[in-house]
Amino acid sequence: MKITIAEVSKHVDQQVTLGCWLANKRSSGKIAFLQLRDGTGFIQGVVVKADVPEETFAQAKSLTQESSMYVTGTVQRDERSPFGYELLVQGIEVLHESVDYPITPKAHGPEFLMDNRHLWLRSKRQHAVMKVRNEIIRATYQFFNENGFSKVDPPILTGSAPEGTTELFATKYFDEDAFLSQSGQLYMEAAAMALGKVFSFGPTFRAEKSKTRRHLIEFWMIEPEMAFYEFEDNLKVQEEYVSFIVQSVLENCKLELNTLGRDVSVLEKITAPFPRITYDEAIKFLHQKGFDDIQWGDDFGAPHETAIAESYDKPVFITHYPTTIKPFYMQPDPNRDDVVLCADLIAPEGYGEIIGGSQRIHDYELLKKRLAEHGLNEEAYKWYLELRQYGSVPHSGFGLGLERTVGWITGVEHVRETIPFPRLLNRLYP
RNA sequence: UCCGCAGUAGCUCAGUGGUAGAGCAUUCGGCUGUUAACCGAACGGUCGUAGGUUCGAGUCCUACCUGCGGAGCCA
Repeated sequence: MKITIAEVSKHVDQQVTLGCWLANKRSSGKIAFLQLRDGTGFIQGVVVKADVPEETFAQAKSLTQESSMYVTGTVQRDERSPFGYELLVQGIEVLHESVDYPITPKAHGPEFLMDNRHLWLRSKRQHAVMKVRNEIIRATYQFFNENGFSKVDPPILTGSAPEGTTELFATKYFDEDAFLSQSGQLYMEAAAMALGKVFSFGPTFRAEKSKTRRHLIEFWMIEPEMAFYEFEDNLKVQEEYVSFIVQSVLENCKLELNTLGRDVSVLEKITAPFPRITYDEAIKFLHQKGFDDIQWGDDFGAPHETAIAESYDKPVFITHYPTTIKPFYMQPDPNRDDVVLCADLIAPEGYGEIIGGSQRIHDYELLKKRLAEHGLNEEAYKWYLELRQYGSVPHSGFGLGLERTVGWITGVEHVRETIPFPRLLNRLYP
């Protein structure tokens, strides 16, 4: 009977066949241990010389790393296995013999591993990260669907060049200039006026020469947008959503978190509500901490964000930033117009900003004024302004960076390991 | 774009101005419970590129290339 490794617990003491690859092998004169993987999991196959035909034992000893095969054997419970089960092998049918597999069981450098990303994905650690990424995506759909949101897909090719073209990838749309999307937000605002509560999940592109462990050129963003939601409502959705995905990973990815060596007690604390500090308080806090390189009106650098995040064991909202350092579309605080109704969510442990969000301007005249102040071409934003001419309502939204979130939850150092094929400053291969 | 570090065997690295080294991978041999298995042997080199200093450069100097880490910008 052909089964997967994920299903072995239902077939104890039965003879089964696994389609699998050889991850690694250890052998001695009378016994061989085959580390098998099939994408659903990892299991050890045990070949005992005395129990199998001579050819089968010789075959087991000569198997090469990453050869593909069908292995037939009996599933057994075994306390010595971290997975709980082993396969007592009776027969091996090699499908394809792998020769000189480049990724050996010993240490490798990042450049070599990135050059071999198409093969590196097969390793136990990378497999675990991809499974957690998948769980976060699955939980995202579940959360928004259960809370009355509709998924809407904004375009990836855009014609206008909203905020400065230097960070946009330019391409051609037949004879016209076009750009790859760096955010679906403006389109999601239009969708929210049609469907109420919406979310998107798609790739975004930033042609920035960023070279840090938190940056990718191409990354995936989840962008919800809600009609009739004001500043407070927005924060509530964010903390509930982030708590939900963390708790889903804790529940459904125990083996993967264990493989990654992640301290789950840190993640167990991630429950709503999250702490909040205003920009004003954050500046005061930083001055107390001895940061004299920042003044009211400056944006935070990475060291500032880390210092703030370190004083909490949950993600922290920094709210009410100065109007001057934020985009044109953010709604001013009704009590003072030098700050806006926005919040960034900073992850613990130095993973940086994972969410940026705000209440959006719904007043036609104010939005028009802000476009002019930012030197933006009103004609390009004609449709966006029209959203404020035909039944405008208060609305809010945010964007969550998937790879930074995966990085934080898995505890991996660099976002390049959180996406299957990362696009980095000097990497377009494989 | 700026600052710092690195480039030596397929991979990870050591190499103090004087004969090019180890572990892993691969091949062969040994081993009945291994967990990056272990033990023995064999195989494996244009020392990133170009120029310079020196009797002599993997080692010192200059430029360039590539990678890594960080900054800025952002998610």
